[in-house]
Amino acid sequence: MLDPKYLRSELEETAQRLAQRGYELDIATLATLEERRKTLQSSTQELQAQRNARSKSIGQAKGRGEDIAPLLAQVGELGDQLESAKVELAQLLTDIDNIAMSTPNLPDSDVPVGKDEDDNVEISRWGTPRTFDFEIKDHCEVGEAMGGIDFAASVKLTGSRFVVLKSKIARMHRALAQFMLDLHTEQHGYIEAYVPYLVNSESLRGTGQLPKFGEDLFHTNPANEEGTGLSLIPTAEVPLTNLMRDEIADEAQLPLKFTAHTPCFRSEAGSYGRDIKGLIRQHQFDKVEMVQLVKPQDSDNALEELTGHAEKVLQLLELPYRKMLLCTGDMGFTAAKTYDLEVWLPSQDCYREISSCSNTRDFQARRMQARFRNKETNKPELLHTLNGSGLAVGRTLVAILENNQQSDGSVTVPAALRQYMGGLAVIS
RNA sequence: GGAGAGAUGGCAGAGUGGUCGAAUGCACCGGUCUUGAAAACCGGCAUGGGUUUAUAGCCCAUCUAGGGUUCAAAUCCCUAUCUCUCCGCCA
Repeated sequence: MLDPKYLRSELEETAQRLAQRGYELDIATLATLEERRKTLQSSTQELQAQRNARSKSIGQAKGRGEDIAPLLAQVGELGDQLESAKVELAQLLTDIDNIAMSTPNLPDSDVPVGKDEDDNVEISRWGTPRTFDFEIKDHCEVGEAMGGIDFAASVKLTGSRFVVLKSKIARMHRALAQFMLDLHTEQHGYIEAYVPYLVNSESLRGTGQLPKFGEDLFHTNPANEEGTGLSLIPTAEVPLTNLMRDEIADEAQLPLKFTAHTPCFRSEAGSYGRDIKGLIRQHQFDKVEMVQLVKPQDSDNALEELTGHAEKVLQLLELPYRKMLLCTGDMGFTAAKTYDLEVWLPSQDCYREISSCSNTRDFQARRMQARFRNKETNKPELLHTLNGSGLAVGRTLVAILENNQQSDGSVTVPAALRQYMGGLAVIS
């Protein structure tokens, strides 16, 4: 959520910056609601003050043993006026809140203006895609050939966009998550967390999935209008970031850095037709997530650091990738600035997203009231929140199967992963 | 699943209809004392919002949440959520 005061005072400016990301802010409606709110809120509070004063004097008169009947008569119609003013104000505030909660974050000034992914800017590349002297297979062919990827089974059990992994490939999938968690906790200073996979709607509002993107999630019953049903997490960003919802951290505790390995569930409504084949786009996938909660002045550096942590995983696994700075039009709802890491996939002859690292500044923190106490002023201030994949486990598996495949159908295990696979150097 | 108890500020914990945004303690901040620190003592210290140049002042709201009773609710009533205890069940 944007700062309501800023939104109010800099309406035109805000609208312009939001237009860069393809979001049209309804200035006219907002201005009208705001004007009404201002007068109504003042008059309501004035009525409230009057009633409070009179009620108080009734109490005092009673205490002195005076007759309070005339005072009671006076206060009667005041109550009616107050009641109707309150009702109208509440509706108005709800309307304004709905707009505020559905408005995306402002892009940082150094984010390139653009329409879609074609306008993203490449920042750097690491590694060189291998040249193959044999006919390459995609990850499905590699995995199915060694009996480790079974889509027939998952279709029987559940349906499309799920997978069953077996034997060495299942083990590699598990090993990847272990490897990533160990790296982030032992080398990068993150606190490992085990978190619920079902969350309530308050958490989802906090990180920005609700109220706007409910259809991307799987909900449990009863998922009614009030959203009292629990929902499966689309990313561990939701539980990890919400750890600090309605909390005030000590400044000395900062930065807070959490990591977790969780499954992620996405209904991907409307995305049918994209990546139908294979492990790239699933309703359920595992991910190791990194979340940082930092002081505002530290969030620029934190985004670079956090992205570096994700890059480190790819480097240790020796997977070629490139780092992209997303343009205004391609960023997520909550992001002020986002780097995507894209890993090389030989079968597709292109780089594909494997990590997305974002600084949301105070956008999520304001929704969550996630704060810290400023040591100098002794006042609570909003934190800045950042999140990034480190990495998507399924897609990492895909990248290894494809980049490390051999002409005989086997796959070499990256050196960094071998200790997590009982020393195996090759799977076949 | 059954029975009972509870939810108050950063934390602990008083408060059962009016002068209560709320005693007290801890924590925290400032000061006195001290070579320095500790202790002791003195003072300060909730959050959100409105108005405003203002983190000044004034005003409104907030004692889990949502309804209700009342001129007036932390306090009375209803509902929900959560927590704890006991029983049952269970990995």
